Amino acid sequence: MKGKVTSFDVAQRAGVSQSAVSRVFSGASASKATQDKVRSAADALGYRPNRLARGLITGRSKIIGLVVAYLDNQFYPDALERLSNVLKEQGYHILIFTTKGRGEEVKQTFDQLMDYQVDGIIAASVGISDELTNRCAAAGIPLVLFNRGQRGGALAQVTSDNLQGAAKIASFLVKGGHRRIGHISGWMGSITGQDRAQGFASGLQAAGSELVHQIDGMYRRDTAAEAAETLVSEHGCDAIFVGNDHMAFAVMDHLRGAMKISVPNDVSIVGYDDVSMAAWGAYELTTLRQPVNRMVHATVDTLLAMIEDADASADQITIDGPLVVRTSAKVPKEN
Amino acid sequence: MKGKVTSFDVAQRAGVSQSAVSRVFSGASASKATQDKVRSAADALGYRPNRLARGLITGRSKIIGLVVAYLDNQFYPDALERLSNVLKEQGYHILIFTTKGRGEEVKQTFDQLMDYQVDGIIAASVGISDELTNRCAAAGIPLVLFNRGQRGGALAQVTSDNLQGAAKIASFLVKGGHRRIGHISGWMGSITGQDRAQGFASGLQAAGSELVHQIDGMYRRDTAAEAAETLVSEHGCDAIFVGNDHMAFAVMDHLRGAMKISVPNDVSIVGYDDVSMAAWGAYELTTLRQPVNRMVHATVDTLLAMIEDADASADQITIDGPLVVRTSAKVPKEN
DNA sequence: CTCACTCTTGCATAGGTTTGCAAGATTACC
DNA sequence: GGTAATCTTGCAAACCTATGCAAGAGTGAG
Repeated sequence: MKGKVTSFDVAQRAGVSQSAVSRVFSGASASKATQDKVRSAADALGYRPNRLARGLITGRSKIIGLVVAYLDNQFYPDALERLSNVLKEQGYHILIFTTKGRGEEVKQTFDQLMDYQVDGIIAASVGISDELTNRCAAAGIPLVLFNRGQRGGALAQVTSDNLQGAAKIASFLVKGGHRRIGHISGWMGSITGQDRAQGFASGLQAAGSELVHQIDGMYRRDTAAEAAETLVSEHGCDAIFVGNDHMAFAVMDHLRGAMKISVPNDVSIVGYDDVSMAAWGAYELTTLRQPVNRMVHATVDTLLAMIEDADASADQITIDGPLVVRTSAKVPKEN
Repeated sequence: MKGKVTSFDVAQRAGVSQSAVSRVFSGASASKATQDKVRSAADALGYRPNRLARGLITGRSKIIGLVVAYLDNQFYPDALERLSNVLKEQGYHILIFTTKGRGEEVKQTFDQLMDYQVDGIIAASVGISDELTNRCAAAGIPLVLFNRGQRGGALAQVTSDNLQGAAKIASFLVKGGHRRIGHISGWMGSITGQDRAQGFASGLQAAGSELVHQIDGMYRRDTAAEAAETLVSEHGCDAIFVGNDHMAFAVMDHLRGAMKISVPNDVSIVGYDDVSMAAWGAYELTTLRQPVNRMVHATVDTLLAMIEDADASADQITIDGPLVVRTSAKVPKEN
């Protein structure tokens, strides 16, 4: 009862060849009779096919590598859980890698991913160098970027419509009667950060206003809080669009706590993501919802398509999301 | 450049046998000369050993299965990230499974884990039936429970000292001058929930007080919020110990928001976990810290010990944590 | 009953690595 | 320089499954 039970063992017990049991479990053709014999023998012995061995010969490990940078931003655990569930339905499972680094560490991570012969990779908000994308392409491993774009790349990616979304926020804030509007951006080294900043600036212009000042929040709470203080104290901002909810919470904490400033009476705050915490009573954050479910499904769909068909086109999908109005920002009087 | 490059390819290029290249990559003995030849050939070809094949023959996949129930409770993403990092240092990686269910779903999850030939399993706060533990034992797969105990089991587990911790909280609240103290427990189907409840009750007695009322919060925000309302409105509680931070936030939101009750002036709230959010300005939650780092290291250490040595003893480790005093509960005047 | 045709099934090989074994190469020592 | 001891190295088997191939079993028609 110690050693693993193999397809050979159940073949022996069922009085058939090893190929027969393989065929039964891989869904190939087999007569009803052998099906039954094999199944009952397998049940008796507690046999289950060894995925490693199967992967070795089929060239499909049924493992998807997920590399994620910011697990403290609730958006990502949430996405992770949904990705896991959707992939599970398709018979895939997630090998997870976390990495803060941007350069060498990411490269090592990819090395390790490829060691495990993953069938595909999802990179959630992590920077991928051209060298890495080439390596993946050379190895024939599909890669899709989740919630992170790549300029002019032919890379598959799914993001929300950051320009459009940020523009919606701009329009909302202007209509809300704010005069001095600032922006704490996501890390400007990321396309996501850039796009939201750009969409916001042009949105303000389109609404006849302009951006007073912008500071890079680096996706970090402390940096964002500091930035908020600067925007309010030095630039007299009465509204701030913060590049994601995670930073927006820090901003609200800092304004209300250390600075004794009322949100939204003195300063309006708008975030981006609509993580579940945004609905919590302590924040009631007005924010642009990223439709996680649709993003996850789109990601899995394109990734699996690329796995099935090696030269499927690398889709670049952007998904539109609604502005969720709560109480952290003044609401325009009329529509 | 299409097909994978194998150890055989690099052997050919280096002018040695395939075994030679295997030996240099698996760290077995090899002369300096062949080491060099093999390494440079491998670099030129971009060779890396196939972990699936390696796992097939060594019987070690270097994969650890992690199954986790509550990813929306920040404690777990945090633990996940740390587990991932610590395991990575030891050459292991995490195949992740999320499951809400308690019965059949957990079983299927374990089936799938075993299909992947994981070297060990970490179950974070999920209920494991005896049947499953037996299956693991039969398959020779070590299992350790993280942040979740098991009554009278011989199972490896690492938890914080829930009885002691809850008792500390009891003492703190009594010293704080509270008269009517209630408890919103974690799910009473979990040992964790039971232990904290019990530790709290006996802690109150030891301090010359008693528990006014207790309600099962089920680890859910909505249930906890409802419970808080009952405790305050119907039982006149002036202090509540909430079974974990995740629920405590909901309680604070509900008291302050819907019920217009001041925390801590009217009601003191204490949580358990000390997730990073507990330090945020919106909550400043007084809570008992679970030392995640030490718990994670203990978990990995015991798990790896069990993997190395099949009949290593299944340690049951409980780790003590400090009470972190913030502002969500009245602080005793003197010491 | 025979023939042609389709289903099933077993044999044997492949997939990429590790490892015991034995032979060859090297070292050490006298 | 000779012998014993130690290193290196290649050969081949093993890990567990999937699958092409060919032979056998079954089916239907004439």
